Amino acid sequence: MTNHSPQLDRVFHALADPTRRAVLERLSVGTAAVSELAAPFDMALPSFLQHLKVLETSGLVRSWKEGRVRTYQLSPEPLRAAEGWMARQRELWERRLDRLDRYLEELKPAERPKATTSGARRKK
Amino acid sequence: MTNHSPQLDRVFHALADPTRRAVLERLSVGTAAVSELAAPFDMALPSFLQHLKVLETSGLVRSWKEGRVRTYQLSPEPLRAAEGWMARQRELWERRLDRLDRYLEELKPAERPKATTSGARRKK
DNA sequence: GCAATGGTTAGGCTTTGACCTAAGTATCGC
DNA sequence: GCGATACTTAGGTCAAAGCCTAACCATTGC
Repeated sequence: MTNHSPQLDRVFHALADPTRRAVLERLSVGTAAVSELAAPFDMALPSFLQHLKVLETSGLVRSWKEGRVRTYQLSPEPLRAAEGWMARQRELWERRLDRLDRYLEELKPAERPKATTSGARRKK
Repeated sequence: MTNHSPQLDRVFHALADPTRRAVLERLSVGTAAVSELAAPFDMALPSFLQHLKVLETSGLVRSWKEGRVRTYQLSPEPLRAAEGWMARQRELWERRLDRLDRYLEELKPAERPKATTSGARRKK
């Protein structure tokens, strides 16, 4: 409720686009230059560069330039952070839903009145 | 490169906003009604409802109405899907980066010419 | 029935995101 | 040096995202 992580915002936002996810998938095979990364996409280079910028700003990739070629490489830390958040959440959720299931199971033949906190059940 | 999953787009987009993540965190404690979820946020109700809609469209939550109260609940499948993508990626990345590290380690005193696919190294 | 409660819909505003074209700049190769 | 290569920068369009206010239902409680 309280802690806001711009880092997570950026990482999830970066992951929310298919082009960017595809770039990450390509990079998991090995480093690559801009034009090499851009090749599979039917998109003007400058548009594509924006995607690379989003990825780099999120921290998911790094890049360096040598001569006129800029090479991109993955950088896994931010992904680990995002994955951590998700894993933590999922665990909580599943634990909770398990408890709920067991609870509902117990009063199988009964009325199934309330879920837990405040909401009640029964579709209508 | 080839497969585009609108489902993943939506889930990651849903997760890219701090308000929405906070709602999910709240829901991992238990179901809750709209006004209860909205309470901690300094935001007009209709604006907040949009966030709930994004969450529901992504599949991360469900809701049902009883009388005039709408109750929200988590729905973990889509999160598991997103987590799956990330875990798969991370594994690839880390495996790759490990290989790279070992490789670079081997030619420690040497020149460190190329990374793997195409890009070369050396900061400048 | 009628006011209060709990959500919902409609519409408008502003910012951000995803694209594009056109015009640079900085190597590289001969 | 000079053309080709590999990005970069500038600026413009259009749609989507995030917020808001102002009505508008639908229950509930007295």
